[in-house]
Amino acid sequence: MSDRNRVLRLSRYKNAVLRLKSLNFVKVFSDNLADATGVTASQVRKDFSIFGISGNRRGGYNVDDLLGQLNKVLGKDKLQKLIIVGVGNIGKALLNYPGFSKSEIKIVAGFDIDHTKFAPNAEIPILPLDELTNYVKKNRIEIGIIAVPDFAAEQVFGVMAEAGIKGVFNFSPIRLPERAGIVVNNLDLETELENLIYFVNCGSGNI
Amino acid sequence: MSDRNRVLRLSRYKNAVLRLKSLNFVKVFSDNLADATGVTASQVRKDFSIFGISGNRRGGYNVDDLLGQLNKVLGKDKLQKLIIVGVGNIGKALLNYPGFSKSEIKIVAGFDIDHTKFAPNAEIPILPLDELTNYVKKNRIEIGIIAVPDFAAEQVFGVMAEAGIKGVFNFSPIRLPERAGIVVNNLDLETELENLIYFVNCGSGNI
DNA sequence: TAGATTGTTAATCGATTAACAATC
DNA sequence: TAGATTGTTAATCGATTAACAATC
Repeated sequence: MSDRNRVLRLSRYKNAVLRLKSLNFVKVFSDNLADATGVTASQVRKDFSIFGISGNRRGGYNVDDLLGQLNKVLGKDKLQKLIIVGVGNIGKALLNYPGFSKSEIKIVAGFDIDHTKFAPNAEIPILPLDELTNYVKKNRIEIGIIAVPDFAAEQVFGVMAEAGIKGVFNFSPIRLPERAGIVVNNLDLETELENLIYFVNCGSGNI
Repeated sequence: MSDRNRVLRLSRYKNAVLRLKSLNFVKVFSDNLADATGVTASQVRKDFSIFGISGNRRGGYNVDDLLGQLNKVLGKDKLQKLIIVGVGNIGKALLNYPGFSKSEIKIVAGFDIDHTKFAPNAEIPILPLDELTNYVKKNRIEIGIIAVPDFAAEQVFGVMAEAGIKGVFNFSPIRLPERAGIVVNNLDLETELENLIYFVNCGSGNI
């Protein structure tokens, strides 16, 4: 569980380094990154050491070098091809999400069961769900996004698992069953909002 | 930080209780909830005790009673009215998100600067950003969602803060500045995907 | 060299789990 | 009552922080 937090921090370090690079920084110190992300310098160095990311004693971290190491750990050294199932409101929003095109993340195809949504010749083709297995195997896709209504989520998860998908980003509020060899990241909007509401009402400070 | 996790678990207990209620359970034990959510029974009771949620020694927890207590902590005992700024892809998806209508969460208005999006007479009115302050004050809105492009996020945050918003759900990848009295929940899709990708490539098990 | 920063080890802090007394 | 489950206290575990030796 806290491995998750550690990797999330790594993404934030990466984003901070990108910002500093755009400010023409050539090297950064653990202290800079601590300030930029709101953690301690110890934490930064500890995180780096756990992922085998190293700098120069006395000389801090070379920005380009550090960025390379961070990107490698985060899988951003190569293009990550994803598919999405469910081309409704959320699905369409993700297909057009500008944040992905900038990074090494690309949704390469969408799947649905509604034939009015099919668009096999579009830039990002929308295909029948039946074709998912073939597509995934042929294109060696490892990661899938589930953006279907509740009642369809578990079935779609099964299809993905059978097709050989290794990681699932689940936007439905359904808790998917544990399945060997598949990592699931659940993103339940209602739960996230409940969290925010709690801290607005009762708690204090930032989450 | 781990308070966040504790509240997230509370939401999961609530969802589990709802499922068990739909199965006609009248009472549940900490052990049932532990199984349903994948934590220990000790954790369930500890979490409950920290939020002042109590059951009956020997008799477990009455489902309706427990649900009432959980809903109260999570602010689901009254309707939560939200506004959203940015009626693009993500914004539209959230306006139509079916998960909210079922729960006590309702987006009551959208704001944008693009006049082609205005729809003041729609069921959920889409209004000019200029009108946000008035609307928020008049309707005592506490929570706002930011679904605008990167470059506009910080400015919109400023407008919300001035208007008296207490909690912000931020879908932009921009890290908003700390501001006294405002809670921010950042949801950066790229970061979440990087996390998933990491565990697919290097790690193992579920996140 | 002297000074400064990393990388790592030890100390602290907090969260989770185990155990058990209270009690229905 | 006997048995079972809560609520809480104590023990454990793990993550964060502090300190410092290594070294550039």
